[in-house]
Amino acid sequence: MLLSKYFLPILKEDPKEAEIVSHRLMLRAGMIRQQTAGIYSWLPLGLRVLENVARIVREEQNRAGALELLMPTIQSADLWRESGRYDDYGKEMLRIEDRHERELLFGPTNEEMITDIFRNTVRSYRDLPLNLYHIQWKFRDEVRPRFGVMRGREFLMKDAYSFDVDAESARHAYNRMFVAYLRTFKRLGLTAIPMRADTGPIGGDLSHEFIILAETGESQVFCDQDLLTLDLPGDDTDFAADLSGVVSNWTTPYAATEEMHDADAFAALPEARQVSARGIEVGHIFYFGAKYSEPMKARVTGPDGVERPVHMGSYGVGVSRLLGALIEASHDEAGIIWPDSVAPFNVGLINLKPGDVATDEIAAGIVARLESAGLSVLYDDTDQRAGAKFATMDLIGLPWQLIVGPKGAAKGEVEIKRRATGERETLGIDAAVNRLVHETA
RNA sequence: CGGGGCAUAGCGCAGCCUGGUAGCGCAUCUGCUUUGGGAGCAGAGGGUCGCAGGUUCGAAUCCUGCUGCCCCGACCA
Repeated sequence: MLLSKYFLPILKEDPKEAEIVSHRLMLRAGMIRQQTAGIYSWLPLGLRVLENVARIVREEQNRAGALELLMPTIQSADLWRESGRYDDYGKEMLRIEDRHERELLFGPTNEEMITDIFRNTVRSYRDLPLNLYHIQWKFRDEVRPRFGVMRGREFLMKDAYSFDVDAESARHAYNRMFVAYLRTFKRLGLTAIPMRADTGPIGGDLSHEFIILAETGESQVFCDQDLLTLDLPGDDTDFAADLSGVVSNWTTPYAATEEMHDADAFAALPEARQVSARGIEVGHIFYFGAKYSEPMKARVTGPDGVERPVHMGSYGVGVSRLLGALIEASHDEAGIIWPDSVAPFNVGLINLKPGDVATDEIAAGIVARLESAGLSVLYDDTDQRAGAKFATMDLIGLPWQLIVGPKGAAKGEVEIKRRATGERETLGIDAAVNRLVHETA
C-alpha cells in the first residue's frame, strides 16, 4: 500500500478529549474518529487491526469447535419479555420503536435470540453438544462512556453460546472456551489471567473474567504471581479431550476481581507472590444452566426419552475493546507498538528520497518481494522530510521499519528497525528482505 | 444519575473579567531554499465565535434557556 494513496489522518497534537493513552494514540494514529459519545468510526488503519483481532478470535473459536453464524443487531422486545430481562435490563438497553409502533431494541447481547433459534430447530440430545457464536456490533447505553473504544456504547463483541444435555457436558463446553480464550489472548500478544467473577445481569453460578493487567485498568484485581508464568495450551491442544486438567492449573492459584476478592486467602500467599494490580476485562465466560432455556422452553429429549431444558453457557470477548487493551499494554512515548499478530501492516517502508531513481527502484523491488512473500507493507513514498516519516511510523507502531536512503542505496544497503526495541541494523537488500520474511512468518 | 469543567478556523488554544465587528501555533495552498528524527523564509485561503432568546446604538464578550462533549464518583462486556 502506498502511503500517498492511503487515508491516514494522523494528529501531531493530543486531542483534548482523550485522557488515557490508548484513546489518545488511536485518535492520533488515525485509527478512529468519534462520532458521538461512545460511538466511533473506524478509519482504514484501525479497521485493519480490528479485523486482525477478529480473525484470531474467529480462528480460535473454530478450532475449539464453535460454529459461526450472524445474528442481527436489532431485536424484538417480545423475546426479552419471555426471559424477563426486558424490564430487568434497565436504561442500558437502547429501546427503539418502528413505524408500526412495534417495540424493538438494539441488542446488548444475544442469549434470548440464540435460545430462540435453538428451540425452533433442535429437539434431540443427538444434536448436542452445540456451540454457536457470532462477531457482531452491540449497543449498551452506558451512563458514562469513556476511554475511547475501551468503554464505548457501540462495540464489537464475539459472543458464543453453548448447548448441552447435562451439567457435566456443559462443564466440558465451558472448559473448551476457557482454553480457547487462553490461546486467543496469547496469540494476540497479551497475558490474560482468568479470575473468578461476579456473573452480573447474565446470571449463573460459574464464571471467569479474563483480565489484562495494565495501569489504566478499570478495576482492582488480585492474583498469584505464578499465574503470570504458567504454560499456555499449544497448537496441538485436543479440544475433544478432557481439558479439566488445564483449567484446574489455571484456576487453582488465587485470582479474583475486587467484587470476588477474599482478602484472607490472598494474604495467605507468600508476599512476593501477591500481585495487586489494575486490570482490563477482555473476556467473560459464564455457565448459567437453564436460566434462559427454562423460561423460553428450549428443551431437548434425552437418551432416556425425557424432555428437559438444555444447559447453556455464554462466552464473550470484547473485540473492539481489545484494541484499547493492546495499546495500553504495548506503547511508548513515540506511539503504539503492535504485536506482529495484529499489526495493520507487517512492515513500514520508508523511502527517504522519493524521486531518486536508485531509492525508488530499490523500494519498489522490496515491496514486491515482501508482498509476494505474504507480508503487508505500508510504503511511505511521500515527499515529507525524514524526521516526519520516522515519527509517523513510530506513532502507528508497525513492527518493522525498513529504511531506504540514497547513501545506503549506493552501496546496495538498507536499514531495518524493530519498533519494539528500537534496534537498527544495516543490511544488504536480500538479507533485509529475508530477515523480515523469516521474522514475520 | 450526583458533582465539576469546556464549547472561538481541520487540531491545540488566546481574546470574555472591563462590549466597538476575531487572533496565535500547528495543519492546508503557492513560491524559493532545505532534505537521516515532526525544516526555514515569504505569501495566501479558511470563522453563522455550539444553538435560541434577551439587554444594548453595538454582543465572542453581559443575562436567560437549551444542546453537545469531557473529567471525578456511582454503574458496567
